[in-house]
Amino acid sequence: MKVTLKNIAKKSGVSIATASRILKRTKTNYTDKELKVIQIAQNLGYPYIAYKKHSKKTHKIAIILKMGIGEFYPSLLNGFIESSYKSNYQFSMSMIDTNKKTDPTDDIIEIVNQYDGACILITKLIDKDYLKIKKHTFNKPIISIAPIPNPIFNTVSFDSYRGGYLTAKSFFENGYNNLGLICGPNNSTEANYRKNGFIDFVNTHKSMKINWIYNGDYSIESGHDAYLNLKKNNIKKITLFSCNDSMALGFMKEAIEDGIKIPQDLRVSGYDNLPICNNISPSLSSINTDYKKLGKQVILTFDQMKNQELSESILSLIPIELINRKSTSRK
Amino acid sequence: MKVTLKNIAKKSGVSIATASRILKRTKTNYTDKELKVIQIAQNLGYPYIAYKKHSKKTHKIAIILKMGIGEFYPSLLNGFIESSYKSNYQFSMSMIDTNKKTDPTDDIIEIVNQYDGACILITKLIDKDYLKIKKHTFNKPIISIAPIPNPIFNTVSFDSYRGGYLTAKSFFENGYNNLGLICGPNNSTEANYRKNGFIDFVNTHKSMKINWIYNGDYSIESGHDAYLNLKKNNIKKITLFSCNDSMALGFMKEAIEDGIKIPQDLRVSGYDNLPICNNISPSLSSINTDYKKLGKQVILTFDQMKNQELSESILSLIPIELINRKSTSRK
DNA sequence: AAAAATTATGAAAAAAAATTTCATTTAATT
DNA sequence: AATTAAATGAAATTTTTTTTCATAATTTTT
Repeated sequence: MKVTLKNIAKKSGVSIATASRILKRTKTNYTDKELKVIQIAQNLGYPYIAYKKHSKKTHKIAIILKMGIGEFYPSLLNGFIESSYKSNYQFSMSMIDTNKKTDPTDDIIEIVNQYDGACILITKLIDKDYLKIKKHTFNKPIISIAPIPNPIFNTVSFDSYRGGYLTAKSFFENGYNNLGLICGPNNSTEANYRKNGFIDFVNTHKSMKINWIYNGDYSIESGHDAYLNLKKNNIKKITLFSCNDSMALGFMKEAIEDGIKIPQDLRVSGYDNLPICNNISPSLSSINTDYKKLGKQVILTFDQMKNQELSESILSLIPIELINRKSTSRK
Repeated sequence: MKVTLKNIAKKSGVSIATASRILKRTKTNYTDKELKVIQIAQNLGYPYIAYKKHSKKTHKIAIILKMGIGEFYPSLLNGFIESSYKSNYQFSMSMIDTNKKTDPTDDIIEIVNQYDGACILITKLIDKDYLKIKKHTFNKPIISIAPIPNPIFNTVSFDSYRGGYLTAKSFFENGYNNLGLICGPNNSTEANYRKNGFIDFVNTHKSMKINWIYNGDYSIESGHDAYLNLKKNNIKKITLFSCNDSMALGFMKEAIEDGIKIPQDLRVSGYDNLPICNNISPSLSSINTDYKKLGKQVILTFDQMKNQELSESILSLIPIELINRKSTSRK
């Protein structure tokens, strides 16, 4: 039911005229009576409260992510918030449980409709889901930050292919030719890009060879399992590319506890450059993704979307960089 | 300026009557014309759009944190979201940059006013700040999840004193009597509770002695520095309580790279039980804080606040538990 | 302490906004 | 092509908000 001044006046014991006057005023000092009226108006959900209209952040954007733990999430949100300084954009983070029995798109739609736009990073979604979201959010500006093969929304993402490629290139330059690969979930387009970039470089260099591949799922546990598998196959003196840091960390823990010396016996490079990479021993080489750059491109893209009536869904790829650390050093 | 059907009708090229009809309808299938009207209404900020009123989540709560990186943030948000299943509460996370020159309370106030309530975890704030926030958010329900000595808001937090206490107790039971302490920032009440719980237990047990104290700031770097300081003082065979995991991790990295064996030469226990604790070598003993329990108590407290006109600010402390791992094992 | 000025208030009038009625047009069905 | 159903806009009606105006309460000035 619609909230009117009449409701507010009755509940707060003042006349309609007084309620009207209090709620349209924009001063910052309030008497107890005024405060009471404003609070009641707020609680009932009355829309026209003058003080509310002061925010400089005219674009409130939800960053919608799959529920999960790890350093990745705050790094991402941090980058976005840093990129939003002095802009009209305000970012906040919401998490979706994709393991519930209910359709996650319903949750996403509900969140998007509370904001002026959204950035979505849910790798599980397929074309149909994106179309449903688009429809039920009334063409609110939405940017995907997970690459999908056939993008429905504008997409801003990191150049994951290049990440895998650069890792292989660095291995080549160091003369590491006996190679292994710990893949991410194969239904994640991004994980596949990382893998493909690596494989494609290796395939164009005769001296290099991938002698072991393990299919992980981005979890630390699958990193553990990867090591056990490597050991079972009795593979030694190999240089590994793990498609994310978590798996690399899980792998390294298991290997170190088994007496393996890194990088002397075995070398590992990761992907994501989590803060922990630089704070374990040995430090972990990784692909650094600059979330501030990502956030800036997202804002640019939102601005572009305002001006265009209908647009093709553009894919913008942000460059990445390889950080070499001890886990892949020569000794 | 107030948005009316007149504005919307003009901009979308329909009559006022049609605009009215489209916007009060709640069906889910829309023609292009209907979509256009809804979108325009949305963009202009028209408040009465029927489809918007369907959400079950009637309490949209902002979790407001200090900007930062690390695993702590997603763990917290995850716990809150898990605790909100089947409730009327929806949590999302916003981050505040407390290092900017502008007053962080202004940013906080702006965010709180966008939501139905907020949980604030900003350790830098003082009484005056809390009072300002309270005033400018018109008594919206706010819960602090950082303990402050003289709470303005209802506070739900972990029993940090007990965390320090339990750590010392465990050391005692293991016969570890040569003790050290890496403190957190001394302007953080919570860090002080952790420390005090530890010290108070030690002081009531004659056999135990704290022989080295280092003042850190919760950062990984201060963990590095702590080790360098310990080494400079030529202290050996000590058992340490680090007031958070990050410092413990920084300490351990530096120690391991210096050839120290943990737990053989030196033992460390942390605080926060970050996921990484179990995924490094040696695994790190730590105090586990259950964010789902915290979230549940927060929801209970919000519900209580609805029913009471004015209340004293209650401090609820959630129990914690010590997880012993390899970093403090006997050998 | 009394008088004057200012401010706050509610009832009612006026204005504005939203909804409904009704006649007409457009689209769909027979 | 005829009939029925749905959609639309102008105008009427209803609802909501704002303003006017008289009065009461409060503050300031004398």
